[in-house]
Amino acid sequence: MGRQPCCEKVGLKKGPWTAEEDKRLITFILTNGQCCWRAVPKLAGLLRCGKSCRLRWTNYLRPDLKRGLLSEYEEKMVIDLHAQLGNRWSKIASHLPGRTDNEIKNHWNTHIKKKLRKMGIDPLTHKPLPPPTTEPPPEEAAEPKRPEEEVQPRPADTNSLQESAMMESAELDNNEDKIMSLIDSTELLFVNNSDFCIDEIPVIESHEILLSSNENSSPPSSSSSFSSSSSSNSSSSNVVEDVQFSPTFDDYYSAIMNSGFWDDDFSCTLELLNDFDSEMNTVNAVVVEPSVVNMIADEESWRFNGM
DNA sequence: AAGCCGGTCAACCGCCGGGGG
DNA sequence: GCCCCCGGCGGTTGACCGGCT
Repeated sequence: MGRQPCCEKVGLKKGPWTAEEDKRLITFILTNGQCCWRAVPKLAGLLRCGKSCRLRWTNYLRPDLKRGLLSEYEEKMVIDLHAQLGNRWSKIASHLPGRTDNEIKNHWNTHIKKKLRKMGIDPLTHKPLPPPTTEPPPEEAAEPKRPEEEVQPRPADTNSLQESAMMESAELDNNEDKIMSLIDSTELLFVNNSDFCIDEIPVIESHEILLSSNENSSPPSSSSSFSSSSSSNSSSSNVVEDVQFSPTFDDYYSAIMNSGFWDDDFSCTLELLNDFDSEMNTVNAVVVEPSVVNMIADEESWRFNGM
């Protein structure tokens, strides 16, 4: 017996969504929430199949989606995660807030694959490609690259991201005491992903984090350490010291452990992800260590509480 | 200007697994 | 245990666009 189609296809519209359809779907979801997708088109007045509505919403209309190309850092994460998980795009996407499986899959197929091949890495196995047998490729032949010299993912090495963070820390010894004293007072708050919109917000690099001095800020209950410094808010009145520093893995780790949220000892890497609330001087961070992310359900977004 | 071609990505298709009856 | 429904997933398609000839 044949499987029942997901919906009655006769008379249903296919192809690109119109602005009007988008509007109807958004209005419906925002008013009613995500209920039974099969019922959505009927209730929202759409001539679409429920599955199509779900895809349109999750891949395009969701307010917490990031738009635009993946950053270099996100790309690296995708490569690392792909090395471990293979083509499990949804799993990979779950580690990149604001990105969809479809987006990552497309980006992999159109950009990353090529990039890896160009670097002499097999995108399937993440191992160095065998040397060309017949004719050498034009550019690579002139300047053959040894695989070990490349920035390549190391499938078994889940600490690569952590290591790069640790390298940063080596440059920051001078500031360590100051940083750590501030970290000690950092308060971590859990932020539900649905509570903020990260649309069109540039990824903030760790070196872009501004450190504000406690004595000059006026924290309500606790002193705090981080504020963001995207171009839009680097002049925030709370940022009194225009001192840039790069919080390291250890900094984040200590901050998390001090938050009391985590009971178990574990290793992880955190990456500041977005400046999503310049008024509150809060920065969004994400746990990115692939070996532990399975422990961390959906609560991957954190906020280093600002003033 | 027109046609071709390759790249990109939104959308679709078919399968699978979980949950409920 | 079986069936059905539903949502989720990964692979694939095809429309669109820009660059090139």
